[in-house]
Amino acid sequence: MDREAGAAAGSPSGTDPQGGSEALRQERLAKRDRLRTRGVDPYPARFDRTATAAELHERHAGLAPDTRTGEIAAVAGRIAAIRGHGQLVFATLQDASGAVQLLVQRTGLADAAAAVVESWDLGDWVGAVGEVVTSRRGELSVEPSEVMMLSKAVRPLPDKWHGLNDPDTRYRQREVDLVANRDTRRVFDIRFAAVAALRRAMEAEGFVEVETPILQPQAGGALARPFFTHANALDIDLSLRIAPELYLKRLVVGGYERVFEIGRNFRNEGVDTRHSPEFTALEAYQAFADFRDGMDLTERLLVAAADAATGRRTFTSGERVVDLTPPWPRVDLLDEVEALVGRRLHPGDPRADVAAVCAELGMEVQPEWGSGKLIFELYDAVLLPHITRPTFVCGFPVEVSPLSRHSADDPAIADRFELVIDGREFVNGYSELNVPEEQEARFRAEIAAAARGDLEAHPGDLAFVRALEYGLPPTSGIGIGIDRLVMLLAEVSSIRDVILFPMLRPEAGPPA
RNA sequence: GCGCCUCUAGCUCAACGGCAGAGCAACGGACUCUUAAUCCGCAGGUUCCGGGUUCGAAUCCCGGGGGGCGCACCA
Repeated sequence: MDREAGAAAGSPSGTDPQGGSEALRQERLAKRDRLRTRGVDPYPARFDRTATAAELHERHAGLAPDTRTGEIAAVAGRIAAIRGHGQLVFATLQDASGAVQLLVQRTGLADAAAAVVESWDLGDWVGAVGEVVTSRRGELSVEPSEVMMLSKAVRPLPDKWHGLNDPDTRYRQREVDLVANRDTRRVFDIRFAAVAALRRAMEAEGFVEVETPILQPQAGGALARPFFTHANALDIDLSLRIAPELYLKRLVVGGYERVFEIGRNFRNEGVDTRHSPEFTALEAYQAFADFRDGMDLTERLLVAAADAATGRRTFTSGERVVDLTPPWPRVDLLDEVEALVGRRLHPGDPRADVAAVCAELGMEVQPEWGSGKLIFELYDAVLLPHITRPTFVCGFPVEVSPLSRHSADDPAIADRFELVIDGREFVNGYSELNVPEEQEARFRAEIAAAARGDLEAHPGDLAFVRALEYGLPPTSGIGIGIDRLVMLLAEVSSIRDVILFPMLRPEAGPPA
């Protein structure tokens, strides 16, 4: 099969997978063939490494110049720089741990090894076995008596000094971005350290990690437009999940008292610096707890992630500084709205009154929005963007919280919170609605909204209601947006910078 | 979806209506202590694509494509 054929000709902006630099590629192919002619395999099966670059630096810190340690080490990595000096060649060998210099005395090598060194290009994976020494300038080095080509790179890497800047290429060829740009690796190291820390923290809290369907007959658990696909075997259309929520709660019904899932959700909506069609969320449900416990858990989890991934608790976002030091303030949404508009609004107020307040603030409102939705939109558009420090906003209208338990004091208010940081929603959580007939009634209201044309109304889910009829214990649920968390921790402004392979248009589009 | 910006050598960028260039990488050469090595030499282009204006277009105009940012929608 020829994966590249379809994208060969006329590719835009120099990202042609066939490579526009055929001459450079041919040059390296020729070097590779010369190695084969000499009986050297440019793609051998394995290499016995005995030390990483970091281990050598750790073991031999502070050696005087021109020291011979007597230690023989076998190192492997990518050639990041070559400095030829006639019969003496310096190369910077980069591995996952760092870099170490190779100090190659070509005169001391066998012919075959000398030919291998001769064939080295930037980007090649090589192995070297030799004594650990320091150069006259004091640089820790391996002086190889034996060298191997481990994988010949036949395509040139980007400029070793300026790196790779073109965002298109960085996202399409992330592997090249990772090699060329140190900071890219830093961001993803933070991401994976944060996710690992969240898993550890959840495990320590007694949660079981589970997996629930991504292909679902009916996407639920959030208000969003799904992607659709088709299962040939059953000849049915399926949605990609927009949230794992309903399945996770069914597991709590089944007796898993503390469950969580870290996984991809898919929403067929806008793409911008804050939104990706596929994004990662952590959802967690704990029995016998309410939304206040959810806030406590949220605080512990995010602090654990920040500590493990960065060792810091303050982060900059543009001009702003965000301090994650707990505890975080907990405020009431209706109180905040009152402080903003100068009068107390309530979801039970006549719609016209609330709409008038929104109009005064210059908001565009939809005719089908009720008072609760209007108050929520007011919060979302006017209040939330100005909240910088981590803040739990509590008490959302039931109208916009179809899966949340209502407050004991006020049937129009849900026992729900959002954690807002730097003007963005990071976490959503609530006391889960566990009264089956009430859930069914909420679904009916959503179905009615859908009938009025609301594309994001929550679909009714009879299987979920049936599950509730077997009894969902009192339960607290939270959902954490992992991508946004990583953006904060890594201090980057675009969600694409924290997703390894963000969704892009295909490289070679259909003929115009 | 709308607006603004952007696309030039493998990479990073100049040239902005008048000969398409530099640095790095490559290639040939010198060099046994460099580390963005240095020095000498040499080569490398569908200026994203298609039209148009012009004596002349990388440059101006129109259309298309990719990407970025902002707005809208959303988390």
